[in-house]
Amino acid sequence: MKPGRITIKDVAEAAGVHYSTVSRALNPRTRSLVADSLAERVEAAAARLGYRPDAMAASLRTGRSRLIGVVLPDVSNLVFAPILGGVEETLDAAGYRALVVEARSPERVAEIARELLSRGVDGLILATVARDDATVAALVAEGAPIVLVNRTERSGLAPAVVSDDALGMRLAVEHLVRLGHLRIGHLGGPPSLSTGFLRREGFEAAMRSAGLASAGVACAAAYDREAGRAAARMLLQSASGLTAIVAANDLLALGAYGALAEKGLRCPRDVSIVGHNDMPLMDMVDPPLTTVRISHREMGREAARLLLTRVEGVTAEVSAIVLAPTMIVRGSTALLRRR
Amino acid sequence: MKPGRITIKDVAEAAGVHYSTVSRALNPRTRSLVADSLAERVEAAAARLGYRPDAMAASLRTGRSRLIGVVLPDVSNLVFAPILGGVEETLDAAGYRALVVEARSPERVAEIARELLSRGVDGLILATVARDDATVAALVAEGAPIVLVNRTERSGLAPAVVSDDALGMRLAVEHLVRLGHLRIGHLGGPPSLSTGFLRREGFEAAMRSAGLASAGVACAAAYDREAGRAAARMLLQSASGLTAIVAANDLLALGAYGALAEKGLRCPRDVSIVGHNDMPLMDMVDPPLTTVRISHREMGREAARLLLTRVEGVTAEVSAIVLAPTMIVRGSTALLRRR
DNA sequence: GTGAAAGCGCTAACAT
DNA sequence: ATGTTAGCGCTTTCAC
Repeated sequence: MKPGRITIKDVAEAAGVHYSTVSRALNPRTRSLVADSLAERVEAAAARLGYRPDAMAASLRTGRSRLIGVVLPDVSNLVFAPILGGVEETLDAAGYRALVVEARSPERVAEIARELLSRGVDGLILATVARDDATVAALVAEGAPIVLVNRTERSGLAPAVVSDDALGMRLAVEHLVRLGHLRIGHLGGPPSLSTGFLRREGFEAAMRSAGLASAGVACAAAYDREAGRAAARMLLQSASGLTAIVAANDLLALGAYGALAEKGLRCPRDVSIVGHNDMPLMDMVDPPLTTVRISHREMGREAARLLLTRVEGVTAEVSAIVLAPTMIVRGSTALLRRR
Repeated sequence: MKPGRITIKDVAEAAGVHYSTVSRALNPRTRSLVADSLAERVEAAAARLGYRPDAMAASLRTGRSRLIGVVLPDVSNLVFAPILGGVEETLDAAGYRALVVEARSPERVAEIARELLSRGVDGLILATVARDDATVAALVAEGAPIVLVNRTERSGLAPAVVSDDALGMRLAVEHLVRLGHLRIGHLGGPPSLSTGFLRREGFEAAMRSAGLASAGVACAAAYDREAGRAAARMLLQSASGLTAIVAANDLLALGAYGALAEKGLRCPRDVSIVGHNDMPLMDMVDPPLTTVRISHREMGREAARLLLTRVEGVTAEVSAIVLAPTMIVRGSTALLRRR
């Protein structure tokens, strides 16, 4: 970078060999081609001069950067932050680095993906896709190695690592049924996202399996407390006699706490609530939230692992990795009181 | 990257000009050097062929990558995630990208920083430094543009963006004094980190200003609930008659909730607690936590802004940016009851 | 086993 | 206003 940069040529001069030999000696993969004694001499010279290889120059030559682009809706989000952690952990162990971008709006994703590719990333992890998302098809068509995480896209063109939403909803519904609840409603997420859509479908399927009719569904416009509160208000209004709510997300469940309070209802005394995700601190809220736990960190790890195998050329025909969630019972659900 | 990559030369051929002209036409900074009509022709050809510039090749040539390395202790941490968000936001607006690394152990930081430099980053943001951290001096000596965030390092060799810890503690102590508390203890963070050290000092200074003697101090080994609980146990044991605790961090405060419960004490009835940071969801825990709010996102923004001015050559002699925290009063603090 | 040379895709003098 | 040319620092043939 700066004028005084030590290059492979400086090392070559110091060691009294040709610079191509330095390259060979310093690269673990080609080191065997060079005499041991020479290799040591080169390494000594490199260390003495404080030589730092220029990864970009190497990438330009080899066409591989060991860089992975990671596009998230929001890095400070309690569900995406752990995903990023898992991704980073796995990439790190494989000698890769993450180029992280917040796609503050969904429309930017395609443009961001292209920019990252233009920056030379070897592959892309997208946590941002909507159920209908043309950018996935476009990227796949361009031959870019890509893996989706947390959210899937309808076409199935790109492999995805997700939680088993249907199972999650079944766990939630069965838990409530076991507590005696019959009038159960669903506080859904945005139907444009696979999680919102599939959890709603999962809820309805689970209710049918239990021989119950859904007491009502209201979908929030976003996965946040405010939208959750608004949707919960509607749900409470429309679904009379409701005794339990299965939310598509913990933040929505927290919003429902607020909506309940507004109506003078108490959780779990009057209405039981089940969340989804088990975000950090869900054991500390009041009441502690019963929820369906997803290991987001593990999801991130799996996504990185999957992408890496593709990047390294293995064309494993995995189209999805579906992780099993577990039920975490806390204080927001209780036995149905006889009225 | 892949064989079929479209380069500047393909565009040149399609537009019937020399490839250096294409470079000029496509680069906003040099576009004025080229005839308008030609520039348009080149742009059309580039668009038609789907040309994507190779940022790495450009970086190799110019010595600037528009990449910034960001090293954090933990990306899924509720305080560092928003910092990263702020950093990313500012970098994005300036056309930069973040290369994000989790330094799972402090010893790795130096090595990681060197690797990032070797990857060609234009600068480094470190959120990981300890109060005594030789790597800062080493990096500064190497001439690497670096900015610290959230935590400072003793020598002051590198500019830092931090919260005003002394002010934060004063706000906390004054709030408790106003509520009538006299026997106030401090639940400190690791003294090896500037936040732990300075908040403790700040607490003691604030108590002196208030004309009060500290009721005791216990430092946690880490910023997490378990360490907070353990330290709070010790504090409760040693400081008799304690009616309020100022914690160095929200997680420690939450740990103290647990320690209090173990002894059959209630917050805020028996002991008031003040946290620090105002992490997400602190309004939802039980009791809602009174705390000193730091805008971590803003901290991240400022850090990126500061680094960018340095990277772009402005040698502004800013040695620190200190952000003012604010007091957020909730339910974990109450008027001292007369016994 | 080592040296020579080409070239990855681009920018920036330097010519014209 | 445009073309020519020389690299940026590295890897990888190809010779010897």
